[in-house]
Amino acid sequence: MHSTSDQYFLSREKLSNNLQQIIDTERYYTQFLLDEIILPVAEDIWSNFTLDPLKLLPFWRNYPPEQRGRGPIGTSVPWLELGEKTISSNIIKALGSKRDNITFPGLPTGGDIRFADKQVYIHLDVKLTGPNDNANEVVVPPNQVSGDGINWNDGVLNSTWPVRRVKSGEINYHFQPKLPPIYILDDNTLICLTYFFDAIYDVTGFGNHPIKYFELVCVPNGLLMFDGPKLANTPNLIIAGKDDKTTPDDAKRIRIRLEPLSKINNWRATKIKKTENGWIALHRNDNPELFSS
Amino acid sequence: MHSTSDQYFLSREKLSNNLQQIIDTERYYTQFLLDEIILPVAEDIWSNFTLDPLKLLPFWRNYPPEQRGRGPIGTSVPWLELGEKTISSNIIKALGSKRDNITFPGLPTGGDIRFADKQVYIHLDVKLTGPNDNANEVVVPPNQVSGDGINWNDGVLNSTWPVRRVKSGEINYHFQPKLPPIYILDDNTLICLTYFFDAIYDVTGFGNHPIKYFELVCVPNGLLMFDGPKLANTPNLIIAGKDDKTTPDDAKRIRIRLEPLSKINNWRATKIKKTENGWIALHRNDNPELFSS
DNA sequence: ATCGCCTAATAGGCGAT
DNA sequence: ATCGCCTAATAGGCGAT
Repeated sequence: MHSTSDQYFLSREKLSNNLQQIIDTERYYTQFLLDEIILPVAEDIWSNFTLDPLKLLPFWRNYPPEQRGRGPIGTSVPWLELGEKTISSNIIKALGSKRDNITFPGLPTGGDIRFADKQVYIHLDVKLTGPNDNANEVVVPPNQVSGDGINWNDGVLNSTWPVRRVKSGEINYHFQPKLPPIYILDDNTLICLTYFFDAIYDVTGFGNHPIKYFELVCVPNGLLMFDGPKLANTPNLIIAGKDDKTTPDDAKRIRIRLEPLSKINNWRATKIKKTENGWIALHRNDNPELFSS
Repeated sequence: MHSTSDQYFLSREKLSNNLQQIIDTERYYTQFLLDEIILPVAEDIWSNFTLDPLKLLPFWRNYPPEQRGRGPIGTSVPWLELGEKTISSNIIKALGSKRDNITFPGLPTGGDIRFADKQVYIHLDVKLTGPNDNANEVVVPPNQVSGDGINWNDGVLNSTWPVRRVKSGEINYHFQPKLPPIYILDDNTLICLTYFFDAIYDVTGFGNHPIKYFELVCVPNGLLMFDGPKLANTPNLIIAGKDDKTTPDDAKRIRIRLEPLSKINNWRATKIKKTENGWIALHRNDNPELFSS
């Protein structure tokens, strides 16, 4: 008879001593997501995202969502909800049809798309990036990244991580990852994997938001990021997020920069792009000039 | 050569003269959703919603979402996101596997789950109702209900509808439906159907939020509700929503009461409940005493 | 390039009457 | 039973420097 905390620390210890297993798992599921899920549905997503809202324009143009934020210039319509729905619906549909062992165990917070098999619990968050924003980073809240899970108090506790100002090197605030590095469910140890699916789009007119490309990002598990090799120390990988000063530190986001990330492992940032010959996936550092824009 | 507006008004006119076709379509898709989608996945949703978060409790209990609103009493954890994810993932997966002609045309606003075939565009919004809230109504924002689509100004325009105070009969505010009664996509006329999938749950401890039952609600299309028969006039069907006075009228929600609704057609409100013999679906007025609580 | 200012839309728990 | 008070979490557009 052993408690959940015993089981947890046993599993955590085993993985800590075999970090390559985590990396291999992250790489395997990245490939799975690319080959079996994203590339097969990319054309549908593209069409649902780029073409359909234009065809349907007269049926929503008088009641569009309002622009928000500090200095709206009025040209773009908030495309977040459209992007989230078209992308996650197509991905979930594909997940269901490609694998019969995918389940959706409930958690009160996490990424937009959450699913598990017997090896992993995956959080995949959908991000949208318009022409005025930076496509070389993802802005990540505490609930979408796993921590070191170093302590236990009726449950997993993560260390915080100091986010420094690039210029001065001063600590700006302490980031609090809120996902555990692993889950234990029905006696299976599930590695927590965190992905981001970014849709980079242009705005060429009212309701006309063509996709430029997608990017799949795999952020290292907490045991790699904030423990052991402490990849979070990679220069320029993590910088301050978009929150203002009134946001409590433990709710503040971080920016994860994709160039440093893709240098840790080139498969951690993969662009998915439409070509004359169909959709292709290219790791950032395999062919940088193709995406020089 | 005809414009979209010509096509729109032609289709609208045809349906206005054959309202039974709308009702039949609503009824058909209600049955489809119940028999082919919801009943087959009800057990999975129940398990993802009720059991898994308890099994996973140590992996989120130190970082739960905060309670919100006016007078939080602290017992319940916000269960909305968990409910939305577990329910919509399972439903989308089932939709993909049961029908091969389902697509997800992008719209910038609408229900949580949006999909289309060649006959209908369906908005299905997931609602959560805890023990301190009223399970006999759904609170519906303008983006989740269709209007009469009576006018055109580069696109469909809907009339507003006066919401009266029950006691005084005075007009409280004017509700602005924002979905069109029909869409035209690739020359197909798609009737806009609006559904609500309500999960009614109990709170029996921290993280313990067992499902009591689900309810599928079909709100009549705008041509039935706000035009022609003007079902919105049904006594006590529509009352004020939950917004405060600072909310602009055209963003205010309404409450749609389920007893009056189910008297319009008994299949418009259907409870889905777990029994010893599996999951059953029962229209509200078929067997009221079974759900006397 | 860094970093944070700033707000629309969402939702339902729960109180007041 | 009616109805509205009230706030956490989400997200990215865009400005300031």
